[in-house]
Amino acid sequence: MTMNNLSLKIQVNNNIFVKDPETSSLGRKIIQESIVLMDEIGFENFTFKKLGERIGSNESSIYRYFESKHKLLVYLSSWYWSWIEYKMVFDTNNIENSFDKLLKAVTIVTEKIEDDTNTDHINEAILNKIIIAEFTKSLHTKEIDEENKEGYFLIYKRVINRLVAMIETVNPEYSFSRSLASSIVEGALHQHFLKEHLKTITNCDDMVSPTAFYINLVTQILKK
Amino acid sequence: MTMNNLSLKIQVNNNIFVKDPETSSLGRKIIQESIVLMDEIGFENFTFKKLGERIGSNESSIYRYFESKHKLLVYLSSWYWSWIEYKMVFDTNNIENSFDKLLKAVTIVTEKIEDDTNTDHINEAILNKIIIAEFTKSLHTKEIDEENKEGYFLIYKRVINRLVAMIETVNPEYSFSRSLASSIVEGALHQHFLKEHLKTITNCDDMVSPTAFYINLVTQILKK
DNA sequence: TCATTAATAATAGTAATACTATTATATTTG
DNA sequence: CAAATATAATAGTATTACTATTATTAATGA
Repeated sequence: MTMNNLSLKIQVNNNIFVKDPETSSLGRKIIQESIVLMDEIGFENFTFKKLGERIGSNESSIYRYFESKHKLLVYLSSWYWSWIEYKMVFDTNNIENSFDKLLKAVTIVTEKIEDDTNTDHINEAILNKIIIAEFTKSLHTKEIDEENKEGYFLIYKRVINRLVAMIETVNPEYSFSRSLASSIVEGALHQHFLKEHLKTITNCDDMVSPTAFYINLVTQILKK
Repeated sequence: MTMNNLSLKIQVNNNIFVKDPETSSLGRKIIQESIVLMDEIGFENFTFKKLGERIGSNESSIYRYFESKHKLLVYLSSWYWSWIEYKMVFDTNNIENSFDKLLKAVTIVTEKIEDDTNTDHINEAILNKIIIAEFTKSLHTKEIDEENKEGYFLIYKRVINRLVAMIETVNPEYSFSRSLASSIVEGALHQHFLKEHLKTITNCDDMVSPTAFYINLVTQILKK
């Protein structure tokens, strides 16, 4: 199975978009360039007008795909976590030892991402930078409870629940598997952020990765 | 020393505001009501116009205190972390055992906050809710590096560095004291958020507090 | 292949946002 | 009580985050 089948694996909730961007070349261009532009200027300064100019298309055409830039961010995040989930399942599949399996999964959710050349229009390395900088904003809105009910964050929660299951296999007595899993996923993004911007309050740098911190943490927490 | 001297202790960086809100009754009303309004409608929907209406004052008058709502959020955050720092120093001061001291400090940065009746115009319980919901947005902007240079986040970093010092006293061999401290402070806010909005990916609820999770974690990580 | 349908682009318009500037009116202080 | 300072009122601007309408282009299927 090649990674090109990934697009089949990546199922983003239908009500996040007005029209599925994967079904047209304009749609794919919107995704591709929104990642580049949002990385360049940040979520706050990003507008559909600027994106339209960038891709030689009209603002109004972009609105036929996404209701708002918030929903675009939710879409990009879902795509990202779906891709992570796929990697996690695929790369841990043949690991027998449950502890090694967990360490591999922790590595996948905490490591810096390189571009996956198997997906043509999406640059995962840049998408990873967006997730580090902006993902938290997709959750921290007044609409979270309705959007959560609509299933906007299902894939993110599924990634965390896969980690939870692995933690529980390794140590069924540990009482905080859910909090541990969610704090690893969120915390790794935060450590990557600090490493770039607030270097004095993290040990992570070019030599020490957030992965090293979390591998050490998980190992100590779950040993019996 | 009564807690009323707290206002002397709480030193927010001068260039966060245009005019110090503590120096006038309008300024104090801006702070007091911005906390209530931001909690009610969220940072995105919050405007100086709405705040002006709420306090029976004019939009333009608020601009004489703060350049933007972003700077107001930075101010409120600094005030909060300053208050936390004060509590942390005050409440751990007479604890001799370094491990107990650390546990007390961890408790202070992870627990749910009740209103401190010693500060009249600021409701810390509501401010704590704002920090849980919005603090991350004060950091996640394209301007973070310049603002960090200007000292906007000094107090936050100082709180974390106080934790770092305590961690190092308890276990000087542990290699990730900075990452541990920053992930406790940020992670606790996140667990409080999940407890309210994404309950399935946290163990925290009305019975189990984020504090319990972090006390358990710190205890296991630092034991030799 | 040509007619129909669907997709995209262009244009215009709206209410709200995030401000700045100016002037008028209170309030404080020396 | 005059001068200085703070606040309020008003107006105005560029941008944002959209919606609506119409025109143009491309795709499809009978």
